[in-house]
Amino acid sequence: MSITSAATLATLHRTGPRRITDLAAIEGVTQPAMTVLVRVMEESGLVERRGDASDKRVTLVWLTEAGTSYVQARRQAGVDAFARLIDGLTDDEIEALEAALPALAHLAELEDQDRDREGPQR
Amino acid sequence: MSITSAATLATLHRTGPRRITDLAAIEGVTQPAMTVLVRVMEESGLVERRGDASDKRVTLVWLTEAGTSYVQARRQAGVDAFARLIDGLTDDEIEALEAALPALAHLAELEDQDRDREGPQR
DNA sequence: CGAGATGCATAAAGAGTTCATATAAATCTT
DNA sequence: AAGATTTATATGAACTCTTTATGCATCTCG
Repeated sequence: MSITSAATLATLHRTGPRRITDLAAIEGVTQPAMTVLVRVMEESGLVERRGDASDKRVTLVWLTEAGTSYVQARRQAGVDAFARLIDGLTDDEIEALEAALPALAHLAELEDQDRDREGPQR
Repeated sequence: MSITSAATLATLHRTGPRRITDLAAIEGVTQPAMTVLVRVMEESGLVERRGDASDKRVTLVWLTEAGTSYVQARRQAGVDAFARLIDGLTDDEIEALEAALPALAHLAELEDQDRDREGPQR
């Protein structure tokens, strides 16, 4: 399972069914790359393709039950691993980290804006 | 320039000349991959190969002037980008982040230990 | 209705990787 | 000290994931 595959599944889980072109743009790969990737994930039973009634050119990609389970399991594993790490900190450290959460969120937001500004050029 | 290349240059800059096998282990790729990568970086003038007097099987990889400049420029660019991000925070947020630095360092250390325990098995 | 734009698929090619294996040099064994 | 084994690197084939170029079907707009 490639990184891009995992990210795409997570996007589908987070935002619902999507067309190929959207997924390619979101994950930062070309459309042909996403087409191939979706085919592989379909063969693995993680997603389904369905046509879009209002535009017959469009392929909508849906997460299957298996795909949903995969995303959830992976997410849970990540949460657990992170929780174990946090558990290794001292109480003071945990408190300091908690106090810094708004700053970290703000940093993430600022970086998103940065990417929006620089991304299209690259 | 691949991610592994950049990481390898940074390692050479941080720890000095290294043999191919060491670099492969540090960067988590196979030895043949590192051999190819070093050849490409040599052709780009970023590193030099030199034999090891005490063991004629060994190829020591040295950072060239150009390689050093590259690493420094890249590092500076990263530092600048991060500084710009930080500059977008409020004073309170910066203070909170500063207070959390020991916790973050501790987290990084714990994760290193995790990788040491799980890495060899995978 | 026709021209151009849009969405997806496919094929070819390139980058970066692993696995299997070869070669040379060092180290161990007896 | 000779032979056997291990170690360091190189090479070749194959695989994965990617991009570019391009084709086809469908939509949109004048």
